[in-house]
Amino acid sequence: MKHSSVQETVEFIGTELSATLEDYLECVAMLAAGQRVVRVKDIAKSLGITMPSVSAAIVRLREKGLIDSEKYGYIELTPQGAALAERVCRKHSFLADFFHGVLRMDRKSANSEACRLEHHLSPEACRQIYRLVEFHRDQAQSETPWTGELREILDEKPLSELKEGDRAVIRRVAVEGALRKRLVEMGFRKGEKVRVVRYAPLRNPLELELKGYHISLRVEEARGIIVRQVGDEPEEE
Amino acid sequence: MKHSSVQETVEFIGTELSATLEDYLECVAMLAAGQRVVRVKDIAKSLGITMPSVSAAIVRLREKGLIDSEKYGYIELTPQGAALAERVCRKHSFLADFFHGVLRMDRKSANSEACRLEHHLSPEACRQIYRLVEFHRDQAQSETPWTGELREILDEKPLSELKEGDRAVIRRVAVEGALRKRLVEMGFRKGEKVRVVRYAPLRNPLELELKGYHISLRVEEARGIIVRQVGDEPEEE
DNA sequence: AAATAATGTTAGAGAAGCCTAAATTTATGT
DNA sequence: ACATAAATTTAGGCTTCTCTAACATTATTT
Repeated sequence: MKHSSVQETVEFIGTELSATLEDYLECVAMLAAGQRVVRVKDIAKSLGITMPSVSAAIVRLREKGLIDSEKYGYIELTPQGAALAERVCRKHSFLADFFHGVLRMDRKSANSEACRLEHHLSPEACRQIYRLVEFHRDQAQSETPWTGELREILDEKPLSELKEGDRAVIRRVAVEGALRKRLVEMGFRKGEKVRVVRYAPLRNPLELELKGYHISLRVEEARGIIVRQVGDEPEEE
Repeated sequence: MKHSSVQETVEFIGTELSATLEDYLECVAMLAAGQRVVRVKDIAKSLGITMPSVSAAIVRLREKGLIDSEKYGYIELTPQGAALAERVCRKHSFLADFFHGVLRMDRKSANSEACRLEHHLSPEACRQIYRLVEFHRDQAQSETPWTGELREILDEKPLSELKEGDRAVIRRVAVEGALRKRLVEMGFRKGEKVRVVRYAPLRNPLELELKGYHISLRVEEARGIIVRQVGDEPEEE
């Protein structure tokens, strides 16, 4: 067991960044890691923001001594900027681990979740989540019973939330009465495998494959069928 | 034949609120629950914001049809406002449960954490956290291994983070070399009980009680002593 | 080496939210 | 009842962050 890495040696001076500026900083760091040079255009594209806005943000970051750049030139992080960005990135990355690894959201959602949350978490909450993630990883490796149990719970979702092409195993039909009976008669039973063939243009109805047959279902009906998605890709949920 | 039973009754129209407005709405709901009438002054005090700002926010909420109020009069939620507020409150409350119950932060921190996060969590993330909280509660009742083990990990904190009057049990001394030797010789050993008597004006040094003796320690030194806080109050961490 | 394209910056405006100071309205005390 | 106190709103200003349009610079093409 290791518990050395979380040493928060942070000497917080006065660098309180707004959520927005933190985003810019993180973005610059990410881009810098992947390319030789970072330019306004890259940031703008990556954040989905216009270049003038980026320009302005860069000025603000430069005033805070976090970024070093010349007019019309490349953008670089100062040592302080890099240090801060690294902290933000670490936060982002284990938050993403939390959402993906522990909460079993797909990588993309987990990432965007982390993006939005990272600016609002207190250091203490960060630490606790970090520990939870580590604990979970340790436990998952040794395949303790509760990991599986938890996973089963977390992986449940209504059939209506799958995307086109997704495959899943039915866990239960969570409605009662006539509709339940109808669904069960159609073959929606626990353990059965199902695949989403495609959604109609307005997302309703959706076409499914079940036991080799194609079936159309209204989204409202599909909502009552609780499934466990079966991963196609190794990395995906 | 009708099968409307599955209908998710929430028909999200276009009520996308900013984080700030969500806060106001939630605040109004909370106050309304605890008092007969809600007034600008109450909101201002509760959110730590000046009355003119509240006034302006109320106008914005009224324009969105979430609040009903007359000039210089009381403030009430419309049915839609109440519905939305209730959703926000539910989110808040299980998030607080997550931070307090699962992550073992004290109630107050857990609450403020929930406050800041609730506006930025996607519905999916909410759902997963909700499930995790429920799972945790189930497990905690039957005292399964993971609850206890996880709790031990989550409850660890450096001695330097305790507040005056807090009591704790030492879990380990997480430094090496001469300092470690010195601390151990002073009596800081695993299982020993310790109490924070008080901090000096500048938070350094801090005065401790250990085995009936009073000891002064520099904060930097105390950081190396990992303890598990012992709750005084039933509700506290 | 121009002319053109791509990239970056300035200028100006607008929305959200916050503030203080100055009315205005409602409540309260004698 | 009327003067004062309290609560509320209005007015006006500030900051952050965004945008579009116009201008400036650098890069590329011919």
